[in-house]
Amino acid sequence: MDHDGREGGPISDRMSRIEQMCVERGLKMTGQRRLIARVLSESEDHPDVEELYRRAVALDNRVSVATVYRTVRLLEEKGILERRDFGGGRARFDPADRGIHHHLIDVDTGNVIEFSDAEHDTLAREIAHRLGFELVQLRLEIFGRRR
Amino acid sequence: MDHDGREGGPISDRMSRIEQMCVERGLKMTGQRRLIARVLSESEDHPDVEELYRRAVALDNRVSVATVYRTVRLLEEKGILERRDFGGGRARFDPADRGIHHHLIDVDTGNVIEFSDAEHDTLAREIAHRLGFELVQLRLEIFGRRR
DNA sequence: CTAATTGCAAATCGTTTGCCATGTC
DNA sequence: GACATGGCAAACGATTTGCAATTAG
Repeated sequence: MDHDGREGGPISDRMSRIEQMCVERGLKMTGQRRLIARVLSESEDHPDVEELYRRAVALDNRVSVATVYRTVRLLEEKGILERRDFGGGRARFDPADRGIHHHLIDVDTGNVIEFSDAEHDTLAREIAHRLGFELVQLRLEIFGRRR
Repeated sequence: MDHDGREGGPISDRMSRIEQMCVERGLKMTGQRRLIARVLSESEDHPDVEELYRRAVALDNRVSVATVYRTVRLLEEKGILERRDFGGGRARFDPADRGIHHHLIDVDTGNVIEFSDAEHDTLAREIAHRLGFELVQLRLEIFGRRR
């Protein structure tokens, strides 16, 4: 039965997933933060700041890009977001509560396929340990050709 | 005219590894390109442009950063260098003729450790197969924190 | 009310580029 | 000599920041 930890109270009805995390970490919730949190919660991809800003403004134009930049950075520091770099010069963001996933790039078409593989992640963690490190982030890109 | 060819003999005495690759690809070899190629050949780490520039100037100050940027970009297009992104905002470079290896980046210091792991490569190949692809190239970057 | 947050525009940072001088093939 | 290449400084695109006005707690 997945009745997601909802019995706490009625607040969660209106609070987005990410907003909830913000509140848990004691962040002062302004209108723009709530907005950005909502946009993030509703996104299933890895938007960059420009894209987040676009989506946010579409819902409420009382935000500026600067605020999106500041918020995204704050949430990263709070461990709510993870900054990703898929190349292309802009940072992209990934809610930390999503699992680790990787990318397979079709070298012929340029298509990108997302996948995850627990066995791989475990192995990577082991490699890190072997080298004396605690795994913080993992980037695996497989370039392949359809067969 | 420069008298640098040693008839019959191994040119590689004077040419750096990277310079040789440049010549093979028909690049016009100027003094600054030769210099940068040498710096790259003698580097065992993954310097960024600023660092390459520093090392180059130390040997011969007749270079500018702009040229380092242009050269590094050119060599990348020619497949002599690979551009890497280890975070920190600056691109770092890796001669393409080094063996298959991956990177562990110390998130606190920015230090990069090279390693290879046959087990991992095998697993990656399997993952690619599982997704219907033939592995062409592999990029694994582990971001970790010393413990 | 107080301290944190926002918007705006100016400032940074890494990187690219236009223009003209210079050097290679 | 033709054409690629180098230097310089200005241009750029993404991100940050100073400051005054606004707002959450």
